[in-house]
Amino acid sequence: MPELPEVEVVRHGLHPAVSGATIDAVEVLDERSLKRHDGPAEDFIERLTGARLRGAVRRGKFLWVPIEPFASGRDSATDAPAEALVAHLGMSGQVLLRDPSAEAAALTRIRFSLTHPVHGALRVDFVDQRIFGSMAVDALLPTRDGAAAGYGLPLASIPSQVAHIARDPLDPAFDERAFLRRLQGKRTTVKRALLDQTLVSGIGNIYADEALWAARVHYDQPTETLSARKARELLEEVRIVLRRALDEGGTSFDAQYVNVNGASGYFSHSLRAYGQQGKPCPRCERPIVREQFMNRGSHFCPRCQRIR
DNA sequence: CTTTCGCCCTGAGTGC
DNA sequence: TGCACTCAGGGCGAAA
Repeated sequence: MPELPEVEVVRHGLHPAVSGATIDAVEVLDERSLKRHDGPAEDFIERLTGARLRGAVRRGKFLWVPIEPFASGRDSATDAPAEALVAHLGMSGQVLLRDPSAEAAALTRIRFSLTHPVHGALRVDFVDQRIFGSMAVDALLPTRDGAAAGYGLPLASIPSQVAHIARDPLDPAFDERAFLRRLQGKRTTVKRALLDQTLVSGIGNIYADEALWAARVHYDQPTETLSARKARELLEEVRIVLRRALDEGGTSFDAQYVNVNGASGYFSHSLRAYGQQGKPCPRCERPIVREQFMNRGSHFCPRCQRIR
């Protein structure tokens, strides 16, 4: 459920807390939350304990924290990080920045004890009810295009397990022409394409439905029948929807408590289609319909959004 | 190679 | 009150 705007809220809150901080201790309470990590929990803990962190970066729905290279005897200031702590929130993941004395939240899977040069002792809890999310320590590889890998730090290196994820449509290095060309060449339907993170990242079920509604496109429209003009319009509506959610997320952000959680964090007051089944379409008043599609709900206006 | 499908997972909510 | 059942769906590996 956390999509680009929600993950960015987490990144934004995590960034100042981890920049320059050192990990003193790692506690893995549930090893299932390490399914992305290549190795046992002991390896995860060993790689992170004593590590100094540089900041928080995001591409699409993936978040990572580059680890400063250990002093090599050479000029370490010019050394680029070789590894990062990677996080994906999955369906229900949260990253909670807590006071060290606070009690652990329910469903906490991984806990980090940090020392920050300015803020002092901090605790970061990874909470995840459904365990679709996970963390990992992963190698950083150079980006293919040489541009910054994501939003947050000007580092042109990306975790190996994120390398196949496309840039998101708000990324300055997002290649719009390549996206439109690949979209046109696909033999699938338009919502599937929007949810394909190797084509464009950051969009999940909620913002896909919202952007499709705004662009008046039916979710099951075959991509090859989508005009170039309509495809550009749809991409622009994706950007508008994501930016609006980012703005709203930014206003409710509390620096002491980084939280992404279900409906409350989902800017529900501004949703036009998602979860609005039975309610009148804000454009034409015809009731919004919900259909099963790809094992998830698709919400749309049967009058405004037709397959053509 | 491209596209689709099934699985992972569990607390909250609902109905009887 | 308590139990059984349903629901939410992102990403990935395997199948088609």
